[in-house]
Amino acid sequence: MKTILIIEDDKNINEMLQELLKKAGYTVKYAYSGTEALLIHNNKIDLIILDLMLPGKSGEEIIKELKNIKEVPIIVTSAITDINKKLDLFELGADDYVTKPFNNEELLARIKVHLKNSPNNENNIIKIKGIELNPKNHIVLYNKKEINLSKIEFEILKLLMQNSNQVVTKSMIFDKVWDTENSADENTLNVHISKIRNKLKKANPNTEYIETVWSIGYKFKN
Amino acid sequence: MKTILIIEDDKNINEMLQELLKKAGYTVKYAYSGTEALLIHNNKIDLIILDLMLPGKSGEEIIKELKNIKEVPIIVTSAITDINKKLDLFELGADDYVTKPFNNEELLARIKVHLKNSPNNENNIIKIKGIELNPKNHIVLYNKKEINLSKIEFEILKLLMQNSNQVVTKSMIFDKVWDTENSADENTLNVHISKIRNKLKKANPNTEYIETVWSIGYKFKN
DNA sequence: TATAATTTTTGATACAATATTGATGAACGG
DNA sequence: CCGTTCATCAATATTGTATCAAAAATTATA
Repeated sequence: MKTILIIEDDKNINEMLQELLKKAGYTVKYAYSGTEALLIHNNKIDLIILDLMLPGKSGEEIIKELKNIKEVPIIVTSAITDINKKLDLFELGADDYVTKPFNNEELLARIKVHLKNSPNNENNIIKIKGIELNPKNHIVLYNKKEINLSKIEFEILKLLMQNSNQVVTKSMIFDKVWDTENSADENTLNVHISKIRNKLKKANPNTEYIETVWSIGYKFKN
Repeated sequence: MKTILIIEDDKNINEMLQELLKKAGYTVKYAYSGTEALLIHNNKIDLIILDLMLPGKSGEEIIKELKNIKEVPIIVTSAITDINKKLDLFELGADDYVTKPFNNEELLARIKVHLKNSPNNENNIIKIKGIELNPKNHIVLYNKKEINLSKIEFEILKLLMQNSNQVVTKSMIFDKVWDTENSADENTLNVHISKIRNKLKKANPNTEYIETVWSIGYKFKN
């Protein structure tokens, strides 16, 4: 599930937002100041709701620093209707601007829009149909049990899972997994796929994960 | 450069928008009604600005039909501030809602946001009458459900959809899909067309997609 | 309406792409 | 220096797909 970071100094509004978002099924983190938010903001955050009138640093500064940590959609909420202020914020990278007081449902709708269109981070843990792949430490799990993959096998599976439900062409795999033009035989790839499939099947015999797309490539089914 | 379609019945506002967007460097198309817009909207459009108070069809209907032609960001502009109306529109797939009168610069900023995050940014997905073809990863969808095509079938359908509403001659298909001049029997193509039709019909029995143009070729109807 | 021309469909077959297995040697760690 | 793991490749098995021929259906045309 998606994680949303609330940055809002008004205690009442902050708590109201927490409840609203939790009810809507999101994981919620919250901060009461910009500086606090900078400490919390990490790879797990998918979207930020930022109130402008914060103690300490200005909203503009905060946006810049937040975007610097990780590129996620930022929805600014504010009582300010000054158009120049608004434009500055868009310029800095804000993705939406909602004037207070706002309607809760509208906020949820706007969150949905921006989450839908947001490109997801490559370093995130990917979990699909029980298979959990951690790009950072080269670990693949099923039911918390480790599936042992070789380096090449891991790279291929990562590529497939990062593009799940899309066809990953063979040439794409060769490009990403093997160095320069000294890439392997056609069949070498088939062998690796075969081995990955066997290991996944051993971990979970009931599910097909990797689909062959004839004469094009492979696809990790969602 | 990006192309934006303006749908607005008020002549003054329509022309003002045209000028604004041209100055900002966009290619502009415009329509004064929803039905007119449906005729204009095609694969070249990257974003739509839609006024709600249109003569004829309701804004809701228009959004649905526009999205069905091609999935692009839609920014709704309207004088209506009714929250339920707003929520309906988001539900239908609107990506933003700007209340009239709006600030020009803010509109430009919002356009920028939605163009940046649009998934079509990289992929030139073709969507016609519900059939969605992604040239990059060899996927064809109807109602988000995949239609499985072989390589040659895919190439033929791509060619037809890229030239939708135009006759694609048989020799053109042979040239593009088969390599050298040792291309296949006349009938081989017919067989492929037959198979494509069957698969499309299975996905959506109610619509004819590929039309035969006697003794010349085929046409993907728009 | 009859006939010719063209397209559609079906099924058989050959071919091409993929899967699998086992052998070989390189790389790695103890 | 030995044992283990791994990538690669070759040989074989398997499966998906393209193709063609022939028959059925449709459309044009005389």
